[in-house]
Amino acid sequence: MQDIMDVLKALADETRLRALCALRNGELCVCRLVALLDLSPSTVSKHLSILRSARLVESRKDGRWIYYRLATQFKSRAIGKMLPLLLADVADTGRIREDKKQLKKICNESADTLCRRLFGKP
Amino acid sequence: MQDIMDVLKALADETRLRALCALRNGELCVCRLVALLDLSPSTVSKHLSILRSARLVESRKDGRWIYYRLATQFKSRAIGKMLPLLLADVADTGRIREDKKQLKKICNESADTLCRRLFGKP
DNA sequence: GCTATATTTCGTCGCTCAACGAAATGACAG
DNA sequence: CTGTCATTTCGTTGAGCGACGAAATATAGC
Repeated sequence: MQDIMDVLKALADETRLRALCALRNGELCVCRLVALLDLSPSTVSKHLSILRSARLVESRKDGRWIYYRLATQFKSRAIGKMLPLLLADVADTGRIREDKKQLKKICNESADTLCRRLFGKP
Repeated sequence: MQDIMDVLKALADETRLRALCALRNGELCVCRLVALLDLSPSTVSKHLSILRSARLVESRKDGRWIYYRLATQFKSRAIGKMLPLLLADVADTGRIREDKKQLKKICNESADTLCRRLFGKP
């Protein structure tokens, strides 16, 4: 029961749903998610750790960057069936469509210049 | 998006999940849910109103009693597909199995005597 | 070894929400 | 119509959570 509750609580937040939707097209490093969600890095990191605890996302480290992707194995069979249904449903909303446009721009920029823009001193 | 968020937030609470599972076998009046969940009537009523706002349950009035049942039409197609999967999954947990046993006892008692036991003065 | 940079951890603040009891509502029984 | 009883509404309280900035951690390049 606790496992399922962790998943449901993780899903019950708009920011985390947006992050999950963004990951549907493939892995993203944290800085791109920060740019997309327009929140402080620490806040985004916390959201990702909640999604990770619920085993909805996985991460891999590559040099200075950490890439997050949707998980492929879940805490229960039902979650694996529910998640694509849910994300497809959510993806069909104005907010996520905007995110998709925004994400294209963000992915055109290299991670380097993106981070410089996000954290760099003027 | 708000519709889906309402549903997910409604699902992200163990008490409400227990209530939904209890309703899988058919409608129940509030007093039986109060007995099952072992919470104050006002608290249970609030939970039910949240489930109702999310259109996960419907209610009908019959005399002094109000019966709640699982909804059959949902805010989105995906929710209708997800909910049975989720509830079947949740039903396979110790907590809900206990609830099922308890619910049998509660349903053997008539609503009248049950309410008298719950609210009656000694 | 330094320094710069990407991400996480920690501490704090404000807000949401679940719980309760008391009071209000609505329906039946006499 | 009056009292009783099932349910909801209201107001309050305490716990959990999302936001941030500052500090800590870890990696790359010089």
